[in-house]
Amino acid sequence: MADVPAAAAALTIGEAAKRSGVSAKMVRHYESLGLLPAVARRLNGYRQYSERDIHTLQFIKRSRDLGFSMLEISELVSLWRNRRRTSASVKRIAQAHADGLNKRIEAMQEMRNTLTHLIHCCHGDQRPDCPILEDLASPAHVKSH
Amino acid sequence: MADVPAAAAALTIGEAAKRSGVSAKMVRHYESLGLLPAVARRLNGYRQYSERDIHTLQFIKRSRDLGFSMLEISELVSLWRNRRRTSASVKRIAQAHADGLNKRIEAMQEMRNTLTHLIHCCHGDQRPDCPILEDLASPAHVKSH
DNA sequence: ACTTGACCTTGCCATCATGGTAAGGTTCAG
DNA sequence: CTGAACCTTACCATGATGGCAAGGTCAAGT
Repeated sequence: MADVPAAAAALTIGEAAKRSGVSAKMVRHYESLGLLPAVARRLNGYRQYSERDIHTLQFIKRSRDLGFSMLEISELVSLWRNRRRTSASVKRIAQAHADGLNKRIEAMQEMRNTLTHLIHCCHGDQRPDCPILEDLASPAHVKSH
Repeated sequence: MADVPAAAAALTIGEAAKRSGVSAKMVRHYESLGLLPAVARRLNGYRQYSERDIHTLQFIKRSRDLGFSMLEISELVSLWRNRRRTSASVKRIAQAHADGLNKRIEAMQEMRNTLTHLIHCCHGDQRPDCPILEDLASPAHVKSH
C-alpha cells in the first residue's frame, strides 16, 4: 500500500502537452470547449493534469489525427465516458466521418486528375502558349443556366 | 458598324455574379484582393462590369473549382494577362498544386482506410463494447519520441 | 539575495474562403 | 407613393491552429 504511482502525478500543462502530443495552446483550447472537465489548479494558478486528463488528451489527439472535427470528438469523448453507450452510436459517427472523407477525397481526385491531364499537355517551356491557361480561360466550364 | 455587342454591356454586380457563377459577395472580395483591376463605377456608385471582367471572374471561378488558392490564382491571372509569360511558370504552379493535392489525398486516404477497418470491426449494436473507442483510447498511438 | 531563463497565465489578432447580417441608398414597376 | 429588388459599406462568424504581448512564478546558478 506504499505505492500508488498513477494517482499523484500532477503534471503541468507543458508536461501534459509533451505526453499527449497536443500543444499547450490547444490543451487550453480544448478545455475552453469543455472537452476536459474541471481542470484542477495549483495555488499559483497553474493548471495541473492527472493521468486521466493525459489519457483524454491522447484520445483527442488520436481522434484529430483521424480527421474528426472537434464537435465529433466532443461526442466521442462523451460516449467513451458513458458506460451505457451503444457501439452503434459510435459507429454512426465514424461512418458519417468516413463518408465525408470519401466525398472530399473524390472531389480532390477529380481536381487532381484534371490538373494532371492539363499539366501533361503543357510543354513547360519558354513559350507563352499554355493549355493550362487555355482551360482556365475557357468559357466552356461556365454552367449554362 | 451598327452593332458592337460585346463592348458596351456594362453589367451590374448581380448580373456579373450570375454570368460567372461567383457570388456577388465574392466578386467584391476578389476586387479587394486586387484580382479585378480598377472596377468602374456608375454615377450612383454601383460597380459596372465589362465582358473582360466577366471573363476574369470565370477564370477565377474555374481556378477555384480546381482548388487553387487565391494566392495561386493571383499569380495565374497575372501570367494570363502577361503576353511574355512562359508556359513553364504556369506549369510550375499547377504542378505544385497537384503535388499538394496528392499529399492531402494520401493523408485522407490513410485516415479513411484506418476508419474503414475500425468500422468493419465494430458490431454497431446495443452493447457498449466498441473497437473504435478502444483504438481512440489506446496509448499505442502516442509517439514515443 | 539576486539574476536569468524557462515556464505559466490571460487576451487579442491572424489565417483562408465564404456566408450572414445590418443599416442605408437607388431604381423600377405598379 | 409604396414596395420589391437591387446596390453600397462594414462588421462578425466559421474551425483549428499559431503567434505575440504583457505579466506572474519558479528553479537553478552566481
